[in-house]
Amino acid sequence: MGGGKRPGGGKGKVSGNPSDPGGRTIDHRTRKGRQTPDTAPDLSFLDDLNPEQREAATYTGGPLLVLAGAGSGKTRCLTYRFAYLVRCLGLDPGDILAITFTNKAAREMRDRVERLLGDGRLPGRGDPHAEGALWVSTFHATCSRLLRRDGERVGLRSNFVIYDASDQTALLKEILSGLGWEESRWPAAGFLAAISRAKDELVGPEEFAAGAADFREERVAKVYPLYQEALRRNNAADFDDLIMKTVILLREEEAVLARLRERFRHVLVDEYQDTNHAQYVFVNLLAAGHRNLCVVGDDDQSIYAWRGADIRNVLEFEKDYPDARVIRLEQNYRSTKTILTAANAVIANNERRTGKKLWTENEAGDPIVYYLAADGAEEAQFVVGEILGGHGGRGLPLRSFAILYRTHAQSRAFEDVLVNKAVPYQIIGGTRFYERKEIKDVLAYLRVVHNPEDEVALERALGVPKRSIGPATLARLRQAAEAVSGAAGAAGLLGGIRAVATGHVDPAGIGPKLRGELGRFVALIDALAAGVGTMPVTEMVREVTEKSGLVEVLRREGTAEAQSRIENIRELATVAANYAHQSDDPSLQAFLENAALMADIDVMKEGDDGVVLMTVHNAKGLEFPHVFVVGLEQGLFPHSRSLEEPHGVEEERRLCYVAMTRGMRRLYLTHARERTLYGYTMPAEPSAFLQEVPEETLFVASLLASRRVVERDPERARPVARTAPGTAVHPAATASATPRFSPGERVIHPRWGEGIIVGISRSGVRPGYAGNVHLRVAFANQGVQTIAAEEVTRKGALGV
DNA sequence: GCGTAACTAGTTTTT
DNA sequence: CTAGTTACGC
Repeated sequence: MGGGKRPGGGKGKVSGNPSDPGGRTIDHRTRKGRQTPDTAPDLSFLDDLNPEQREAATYTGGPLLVLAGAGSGKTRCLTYRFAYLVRCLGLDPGDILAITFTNKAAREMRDRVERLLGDGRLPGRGDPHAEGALWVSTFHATCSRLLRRDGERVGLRSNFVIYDASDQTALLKEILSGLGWEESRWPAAGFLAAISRAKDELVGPEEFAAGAADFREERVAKVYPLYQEALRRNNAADFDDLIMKTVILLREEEAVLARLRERFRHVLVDEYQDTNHAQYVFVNLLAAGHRNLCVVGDDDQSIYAWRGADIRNVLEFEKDYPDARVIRLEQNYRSTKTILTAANAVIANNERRTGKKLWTENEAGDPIVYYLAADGAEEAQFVVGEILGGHGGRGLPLRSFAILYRTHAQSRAFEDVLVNKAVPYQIIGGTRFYERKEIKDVLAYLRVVHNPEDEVALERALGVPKRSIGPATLARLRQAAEAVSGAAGAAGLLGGIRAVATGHVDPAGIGPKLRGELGRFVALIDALAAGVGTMPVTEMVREVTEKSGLVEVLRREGTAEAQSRIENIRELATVAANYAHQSDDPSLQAFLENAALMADIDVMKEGDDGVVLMTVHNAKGLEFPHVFVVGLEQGLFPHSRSLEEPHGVEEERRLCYVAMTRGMRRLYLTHARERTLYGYTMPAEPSAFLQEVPEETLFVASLLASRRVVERDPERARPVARTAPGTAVHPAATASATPRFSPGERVIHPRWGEGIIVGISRSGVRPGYAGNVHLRVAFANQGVQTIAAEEVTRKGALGV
């Protein structure tokens, strides 16, 4: 794609721009009173940037690839570039298309641009569809916005809805059962994954069918068009459709493409290494005219290959654009020298990379704290102990600590300890708020109100709370729908329900009681529909929760779980209120879209103090003073599934690199000797990545020495320096004072006699003091007791 | 059609 | 282990 034929675009030269070697042109239109500055623009704000950043922010000579290492001020660079284009080249902010990876990043960028430009310079407060509104958002939000306007041509009316994973599954299951295929033999998830992958590659149903190579693919080829058709009927798009349909639109509608190319004088893309083929084509289509494409990425941080991200988009940018300018940002402003040394050493083991080495002027800082725990629970205890030491002992805010893990399942052990010690925390991910059953139930009503064709939502809403509507009744309602649609045009399932409720149609098998129920249902929907545009969304949420009976049913249930569901529903009303308050567009449509496109990370609270827990994937783009990377074990991190894939381990290593480079001041790397997963406890090997961390950067804080890391050369595993006395176990204390115990060892207690150590933990750790060691010891007659290590002696020690 | 019991399977990462 | 699905009896 890419390479537009249009050379340079040129109309006139820009003078007074030192970093414009290409002599590129700015043929900006001047709109709405915004003028090209006649006097030399004030460039002093660029003084905040280092030379490379400055170059990246101001180069306008054509395609630009910025290889921005972790913590190299990438966001700052993009923001300044945006400001530069507006302030110095006189572009209208609405002429710039900026794409970020998450809504949070978009918001941040918007805020920062706003600050740089000063108040009132940015449009977009009010109607986001207005001319001149800002275009800073995610791929999905951008495409959605384009499709709302011009989607008719690809089968989407402007009130289309976005289906999430569970909606997709519900829809596909219906299709599968319609085909009579056994769900157990042909799970919906498999089809959805295949279809999603195809869409990432812009492969539509026909093309897929043509290329189907084996039995499985032929099955997919059969389902794919039916699925697309069903989406169209429901006036719905799934995540991948948002991108694919936009590309189709741009390819097929020249006028639309021309208009957008004309409009977006400059295109900026963040996290370019995580774009998939469809996104790549989208970006390059738009940029092909003016060729003012600036992409920013880091091949070492590409961690989304599993969802179609193609690292080649970065690696081959220079092939796509032979005249591309490449700028590397390698100075890191985030981490200590020690953290960077370790992270560089790990990532150096990857082969597929452009090759880049971060450096910093920051201090060497503390060594990396390495800890081997007895098991997952003890790992959590250590981590929380360290956090409490830093929080209580040194007054560090809790939110300066982040616990990063490979899989969500690992969060539980940490939550247990945090709850137990009453430490506030916030966990990002897991089941998202908007994907919770009760939330989706409420939203289903609102979705029907917004788009009556959304039958996935309609069926869901019909079923909650229970209204005695099963497959049989549903079939009858469908029949009724067909009966009326013959007479009065396409009425859809909702039309059928309305006909039955009003007695227009009276199918056998639907009694008066059910009819009344349906009447109330339709009345609720209609009342809400009448309020669209006037009634605030919060009000609608309240209406649904009260009139539908959802909350009533939960209240009668009376269990703790039901109670928490009610609270979640209440929270939804609050969320809606906040949304209306903050958003440019308080409409129902915008609210629903927001709910569909919202990522977990987007709702991270900045204000509250609390330890932050999340997966490494979620941590991308963030930084924390103190970072714990936990569960560094073979099979967990790197994950077992990755070991089978060709470039799997390299991606895991990048993930590890991302995790390590989140740390600003102190990094902890932990693993456990054994790990309990779905009920089974298994011995766990240390992660291969641990061995790639240079030993001289490590401080070993565990009672249990890791064979791999320590026994290799115990002397060198000692700390290099401790510039700031921290929360970790003090070297001197570990080295001398504490006799090392390990599970399985026999010990003697003065009163209870001989026992076996089954667990070890530590508390009260503070600088200069290793803390108290607690042992869990199984005694013959006392059962398992927790006792201070001082109370026992090792059997065989001291000649006993 | 609903509720309970029993069972199962599936467990990476997410816009 | 546990959440989510299925089978069965009412």
